[in-house]
Amino acid sequence: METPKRRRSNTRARLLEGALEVFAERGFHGASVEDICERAGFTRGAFYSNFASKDELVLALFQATTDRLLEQIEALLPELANQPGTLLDAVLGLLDEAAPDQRQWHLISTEFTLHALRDPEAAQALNTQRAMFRDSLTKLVEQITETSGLTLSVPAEQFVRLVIAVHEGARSQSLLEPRKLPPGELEHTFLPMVLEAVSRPSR
Amino acid sequence: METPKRRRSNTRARLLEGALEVFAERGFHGASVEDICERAGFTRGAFYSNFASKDELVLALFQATTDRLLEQIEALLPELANQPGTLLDAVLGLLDEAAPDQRQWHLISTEFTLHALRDPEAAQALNTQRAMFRDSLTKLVEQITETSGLTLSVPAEQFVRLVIAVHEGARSQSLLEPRKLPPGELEHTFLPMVLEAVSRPSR
DNA sequence: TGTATTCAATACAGAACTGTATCCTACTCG
DNA sequence: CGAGTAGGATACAGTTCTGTATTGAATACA
Repeated sequence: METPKRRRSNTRARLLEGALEVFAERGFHGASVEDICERAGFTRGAFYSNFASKDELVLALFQATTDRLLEQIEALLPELANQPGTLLDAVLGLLDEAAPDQRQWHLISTEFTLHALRDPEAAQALNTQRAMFRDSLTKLVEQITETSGLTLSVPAEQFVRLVIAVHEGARSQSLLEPRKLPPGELEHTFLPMVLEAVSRPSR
Repeated sequence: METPKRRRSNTRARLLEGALEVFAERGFHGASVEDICERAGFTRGAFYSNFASKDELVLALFQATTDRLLEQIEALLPELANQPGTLLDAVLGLLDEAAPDQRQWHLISTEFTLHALRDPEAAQALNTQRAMFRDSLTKLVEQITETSGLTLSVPAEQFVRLVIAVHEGARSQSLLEPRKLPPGELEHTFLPMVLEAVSRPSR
């Protein structure tokens, strides 16, 4: 039961997984195809049997992580929207739990971002991914503000953009100074401040 | 009058400048030593006569840009502190005018950050630079809040960290979507909101 | 059971890059 | 004006990486 096309997609998955790790450690350009294969437990033969080039792998990897992320979010959304807690909890919950390994995720997504800033095609792909992510978060925010009687002083999407900016900026700082800034601390300090700034109980 | 050691430091400078451009275009790993030399109008002979390796160049480049940045800030500070305008104006002024070419600066500093996240030594260097930058900004904020009768609801340094996070996060977003988000627009939207969140007239 | 097919390993050719060693040129200075 | 030197170009050797072509093994199928 583990043989026909299953095998292929399995090695593909392992290659993608290996690529994720190696890219996080050395960056796109810094990681050779052989590094990736070695990490995945294959040789280059397997690689070129599954991907035409490293660029194609990068693209596939982006698609895969994107799909997985959106999937996780879909799963998380109803839970966060309906369950107890405040807007803050929900937003933090989505931002935090969407990325299992903070550090690796940040490295990879920064790498993608950098890549996108230099390549319009990649920018396009990344932007639609980010737009979907923003939409999810926006919907969540709208739902919760409605049910909890809050009013935002700016449009929800603008608010979400701000939240994302703060989150990413804070994460960058805390990863750079892990001793002084425990992971998540900055975010959890900043976001309440921001939230308080733009939301007030609707009368 | 342009000959003894002047020549050397001149080609060094040109190499650094070329490196800055090429790194911005292709990233550290993506840029070969030869690319850099070509950009600067030299061959590899000149390079290895001035630097031991690409790593050393990166370090020197970081130092050079760091020095230049701090120098500019020193020059800007008194002007911003004493002249008219609000806290917001001053902060925005410092953040905006410190980086002449937004895009290139962002690419390079992101690249540095990524590098630092993987190399503790680089992290050390980057962190002391960022600490100095934060200190400047913190002093500026403290001065202005005093003279303008504002009180921050959090320590000034914490406030500055938040401002930097917002600034970097916003810049990243606007560079990714230049059509939808004109440069600086997001920052200029977000920062007032943040500022309002944590500052109030001291009674 | 034997044949065909699929997937990955191995072997190989070519390109790119790095770093060194040598050479050339243009100043400097006696 | 001539010897010495510094800075940079050129040539070269070694390494690493990519991509292709061939081979081998395991499975599907007749």
